[in-house]
Amino acid sequence: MVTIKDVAREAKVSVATVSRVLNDSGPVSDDTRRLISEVAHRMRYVPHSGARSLITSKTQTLGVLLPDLYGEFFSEVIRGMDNTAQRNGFHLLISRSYADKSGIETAMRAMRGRVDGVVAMSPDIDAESLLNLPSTIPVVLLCSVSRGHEVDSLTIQNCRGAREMVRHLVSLGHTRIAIIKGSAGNYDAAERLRGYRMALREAGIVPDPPLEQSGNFTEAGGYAATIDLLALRERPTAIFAANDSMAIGALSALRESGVQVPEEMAVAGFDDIPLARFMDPPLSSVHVPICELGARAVELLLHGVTHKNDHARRRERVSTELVIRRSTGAEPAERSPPRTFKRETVSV
Amino acid sequence: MVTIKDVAREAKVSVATVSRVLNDSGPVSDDTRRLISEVAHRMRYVPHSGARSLITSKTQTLGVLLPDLYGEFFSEVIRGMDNTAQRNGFHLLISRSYADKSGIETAMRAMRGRVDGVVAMSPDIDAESLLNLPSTIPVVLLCSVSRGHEVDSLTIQNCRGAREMVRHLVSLGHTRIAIIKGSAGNYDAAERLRGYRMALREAGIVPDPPLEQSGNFTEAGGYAATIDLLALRERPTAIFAANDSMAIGALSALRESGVQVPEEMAVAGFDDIPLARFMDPPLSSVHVPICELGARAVELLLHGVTHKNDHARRRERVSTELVIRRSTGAEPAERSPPRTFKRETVSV
DNA sequence: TTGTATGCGTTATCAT
DNA sequence: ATGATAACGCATACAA
Repeated sequence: MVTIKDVAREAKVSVATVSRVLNDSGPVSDDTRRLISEVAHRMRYVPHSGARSLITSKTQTLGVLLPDLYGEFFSEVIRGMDNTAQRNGFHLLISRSYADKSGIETAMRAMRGRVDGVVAMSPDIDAESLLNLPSTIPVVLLCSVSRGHEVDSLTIQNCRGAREMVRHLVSLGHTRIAIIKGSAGNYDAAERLRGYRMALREAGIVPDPPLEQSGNFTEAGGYAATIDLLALRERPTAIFAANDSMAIGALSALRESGVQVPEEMAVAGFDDIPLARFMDPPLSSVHVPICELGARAVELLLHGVTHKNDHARRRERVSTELVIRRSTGAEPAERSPPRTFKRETVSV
Repeated sequence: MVTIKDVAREAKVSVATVSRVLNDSGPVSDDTRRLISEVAHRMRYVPHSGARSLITSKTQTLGVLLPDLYGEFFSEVIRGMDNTAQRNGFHLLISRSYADKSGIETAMRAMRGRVDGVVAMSPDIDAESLLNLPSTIPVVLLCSVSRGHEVDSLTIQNCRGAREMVRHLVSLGHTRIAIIKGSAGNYDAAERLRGYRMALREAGIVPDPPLEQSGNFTEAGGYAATIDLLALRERPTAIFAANDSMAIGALSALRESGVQVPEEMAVAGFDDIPLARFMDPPLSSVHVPICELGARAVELLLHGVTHKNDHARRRERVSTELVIRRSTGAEPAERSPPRTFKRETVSV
């Protein structure tokens, strides 16, 4: 591998001068500048980023710690992160932490010296291990509970979004509204459940335990939960799934069981992944700007990196938006609810 | 930040000894070993990976260069890569290259010194820029044309998979079979188109140019292409989409147009993303082991990394499998085709 | 068993 | 305008 020394020797100058033209730092005569540029290019010299970051103590790299996410949420959030990172000259070092909590710690340790900051997503409510991390390095917590931690955090307006969707279902006349919950111990899942219960309480609907089905954020989980719901003596008339993947599984189960959507059963999801509008029927959902979520997380982190983290702790919350499509059906015959939400049809 | 020097001073030993216990290299007395471990832990010492890799010339990191992929393909292939990498103690440095070809070169340059090898996905057929990369570093080309390049490569059996699917449609009695093509200039897209044409020719079906619609691997693209197909004087009776996302868009367009699937129109996709089986009707597709694809790419790369690339060039091809669900309908009434393929129903 | 010293490739601080 | 040299944090050959 050709190093800066080789270039210096070939150009008959010192490494200092080579470094100066490469980084455009300090004065160099036009002649030597041209010469060195030419030699470096001819020798196909590429600076060794590792060595450079050792002395500058800047890696131009951000670490990303994610749980084992599936589907479009993962790709979208990474897209947002990478866009913003790349625009600011940063790279992304991605690590899917193991399920166990020690995994995230070892991952954090391994990132020492290779990243300037970390975006960590640790949705397990009881994963307090993050607290022990040497926060000498800027950290942004994403979609995670962060009580007490002195780090920036970014979350989704889960509770409010869920509450609005359930409220909408109530406004359509539904009183038996089921929920397919997210993974146990998951922060987003807990918040969405909270919004669901809040809306029911506000509507004066007494909660029915069997209507709260367990799920795990996967299509298969939504499918299974729906089968269970259909087996109930008193079926619900609406299903609110805590994310779109489960809602899609629910649609599949209902179709197989010959239950008409939305006539016999209204279905709503959460996230509004790009696929939602292409479902049959198109899926009503709570829109989450996933890409922007990733982008904003990196923005926050970059701020912490450039300002050496000497700012007041930030807690931001990205807002959601109700997107009503056909899977929740029309308003009840007797009355027209106010339409403050976005109504959308497929258009490409 | 606490360094190895700090630990050494605190433990009243030399840095060499500290290094020895940390890496378990060389002989150390049990007493000093215990002492140093205790001190290092107490001081929350974490080795600086950057400095370490400078001297060992090993970064324990693999670079991943991807185009701007969407949806489940991206997340699945990353999952496979990260699983295998992590199992071997490696990290993933991910970069989405810009569309332009110079982007991939700058990305490669930026990775110098921070990775031990690179998995590059450069599906643009005319992106010969990869050829110019300083291949002093091991490279595995993924889903890319690689004629002439002296690097390992891993591709999908696109042609064979497409051919089998179209052959299946032919066996069902279809003669007017449309294709929604992938992105222009894309290697996978070109190969799948080749398989499509091959199957038609083998069946003695004369190709009809309007039946070859352009697409871009997105749901919206599949939707638009299908609208165009439905406007044809002579409609096709089957649509083969070059990937599942487009097939999903096609299903959506057909549904809106009131065209029954599979009765009036058979639909098939490619990739068999996890969602495919939850479509309405469940989508027939050509199964691609996406996760394994990523895993295998990393395996090949790790081989190159540990063996310093001194092996004969490898070109591997992961095989596909026909997965027939309801979207392609039943066999024609007059005759029963041999069922050599996998038939599957939703089971969770 | 332990310590000293060198070097990895680069930038930064002095000189000149 | 240019060069010599000290760091950066660590691993390792060699000495003790």
